[in-house]
Amino acid sequence: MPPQPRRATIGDIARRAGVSKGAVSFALNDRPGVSAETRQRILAIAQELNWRPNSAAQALGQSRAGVIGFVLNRPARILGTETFFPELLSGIQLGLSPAHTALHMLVVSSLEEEVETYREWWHAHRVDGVIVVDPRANDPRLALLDELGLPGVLIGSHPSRDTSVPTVWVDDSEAARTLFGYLAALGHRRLAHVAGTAEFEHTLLRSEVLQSFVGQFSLESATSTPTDYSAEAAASETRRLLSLPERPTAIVYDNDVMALAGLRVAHEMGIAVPGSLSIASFDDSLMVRLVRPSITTLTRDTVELGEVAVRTLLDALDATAPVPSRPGPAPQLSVRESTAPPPRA
Amino acid sequence: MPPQPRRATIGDIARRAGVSKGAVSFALNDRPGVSAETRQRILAIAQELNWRPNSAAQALGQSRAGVIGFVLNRPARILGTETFFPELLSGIQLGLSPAHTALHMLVVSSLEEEVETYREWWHAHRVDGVIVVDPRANDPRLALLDELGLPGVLIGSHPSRDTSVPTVWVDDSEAARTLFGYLAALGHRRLAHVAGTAEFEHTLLRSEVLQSFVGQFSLESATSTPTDYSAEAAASETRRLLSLPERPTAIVYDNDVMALAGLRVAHEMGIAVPGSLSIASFDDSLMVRLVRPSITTLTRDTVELGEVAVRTLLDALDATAPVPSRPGPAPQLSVRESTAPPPRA
DNA sequence: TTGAAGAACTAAACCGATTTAGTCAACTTT
DNA sequence: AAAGTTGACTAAATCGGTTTAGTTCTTCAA
Repeated sequence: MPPQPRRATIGDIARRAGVSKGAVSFALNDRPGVSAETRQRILAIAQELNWRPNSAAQALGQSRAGVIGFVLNRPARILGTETFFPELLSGIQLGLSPAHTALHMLVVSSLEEEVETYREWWHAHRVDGVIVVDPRANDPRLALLDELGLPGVLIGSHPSRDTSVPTVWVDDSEAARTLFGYLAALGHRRLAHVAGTAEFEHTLLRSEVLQSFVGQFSLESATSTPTDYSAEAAASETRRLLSLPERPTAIVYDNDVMALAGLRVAHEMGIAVPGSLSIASFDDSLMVRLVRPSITTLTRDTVELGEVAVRTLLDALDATAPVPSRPGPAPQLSVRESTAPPPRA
Repeated sequence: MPPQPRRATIGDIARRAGVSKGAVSFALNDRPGVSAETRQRILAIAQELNWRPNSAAQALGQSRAGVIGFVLNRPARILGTETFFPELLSGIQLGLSPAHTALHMLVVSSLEEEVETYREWWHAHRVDGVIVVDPRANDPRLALLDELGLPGVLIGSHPSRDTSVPTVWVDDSEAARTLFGYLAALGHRRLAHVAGTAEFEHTLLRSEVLQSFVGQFSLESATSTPTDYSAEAAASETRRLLSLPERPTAIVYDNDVMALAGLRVAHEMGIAVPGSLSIASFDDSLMVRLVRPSITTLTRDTVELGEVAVRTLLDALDATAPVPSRPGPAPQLSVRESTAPPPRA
């Protein structure tokens, strides 16, 4: 092991420049209190010694940590299968780069762990603020952020209420109305919805919209079935649906993986898509555009969503007054090859 | 904004317990120097005050930061399209969770930025170690880690040489031999390889293997074309290949997105897969299993790879002697519906 | 009964930055 | 020319832990 270089400190710079540590701090932070020449001299020495601020020392001194936090409460194994998460992360990073801020992230497996993590991060002054996803009813996390005074942004489905945490929201009801409405307009009267887990707000919202359409469009059937988002669950639910005497003429899936699994089952059962069955997904991805038939989806710019969330958080860090909630990018219906009018009876 | 609670410090605990800060520190860290009763009393008070250590203060005191770093030098926008990255991240998090260590991550857009980031992190004592991906010839990053004495692990294609940085390696030549060899064994004599960017080591290794097979299996044609990993590039290259007078009977793609794009082009041109054309990919993913025909791939457990890398890094942090390189999980050939013997001439 | 050893603790230094209070000289003002 | 102002700087406190060098008290052996 080669000899390790010593980290240069402002003390080293001060000694070399023949000034006090305070003067060095003023010079490096562009604050008044040193002459132009001295400032120049100090900056030159700092450069020469290859000095970088010690963030631990800075954080200890009550100033900004230069880090935002992101806790994800999901089984770590499935991160790779979902499209949402890496895209959101891309957006977060895009928003962070110009601010020269790093991301501190942790995957946990329970709400309690998530709450505990925020508490620890706040105590340790490890992060300046956090991004919170997957809102819940009476969310304990928002109460905690309020209690601690830890800045945060929530990514959710409606502007935040009874919390000072601003939300970047995408109207999931509206999105669901767009997608189900399009299928109803095509003439479909037997719709099925292969949903995700019921604990998430958007799952509920989508199911509610579908039920509200029953009367409005005089649907013959309209069922939402919760699943665990897996391809297997989607496949078996699709087999069940397509084996019904009065099988649905359109199935909508809550994510892209399930839609692909459903498409495969339709083929396996010899049911033509979109001839005999229309398929659509609430999640877009590169994959569902590349398969045959390509799948009609709601295209949401998740990257943009992450970017807006970060910008909102950074604003909140600078602001003295609470920052208002903001709408995120609106989902667009991308009609592709997997949807068509239902077959004539 | 509600009144913010004050962070409890060991000073607060000391005052309540009527002891010194030192005693509290001993008690909380399970070190000798306090009696069992006093320790109990201190722990009780710490719990009551909801105390958590301030990581900034701990890091400042030369001890462990409890964080490892990961810098990704990729366009942030594409993170969401690749399978490799979120899977690796899943594995990293899986390895990190039991150690109660957080991940500090940053996306940059150049090698210089990446190097600078390591330097800053080291200076700031922000991370205890780093995970480095995408090895290059004469990699300046490894030299830097050696120079700084910053612990790191490299994820690469062979055990590390002339650096003390241990590697978790997956033998890419062997993997390429397996995949190209299987196609040759099926009887294919005109192979094409739609590759990624040439700057990555594994791209070169794969092309070399293909060339070495020309003589060994008396191939009629064997071309590797570099691309930018995009679906568009793969589609147009596939169109070109399939328009040749003597078109290849098998095409191998460097990732799953390109394989899917190629499959779509084959269909668009009315070329049956696997009847007239075999298709395979070096990257597996849930998606290529769900499409029709499902695609033959090399299945690499990227999640496991990330986990092994983290464990190696954590070992290196604890160890006094250099930690040896370790092989990662070996890729397995997953034969699916997209490959078959070539059509009879 | 004296001395040594050990346990249980305290006081204070330390890590590297920021920040406040204060010093000193030069310059302005009337 | 005395008073006030400003600029350039220093010394020292501070953040919250860890760690080292003592100090005090108890206990046990010779």
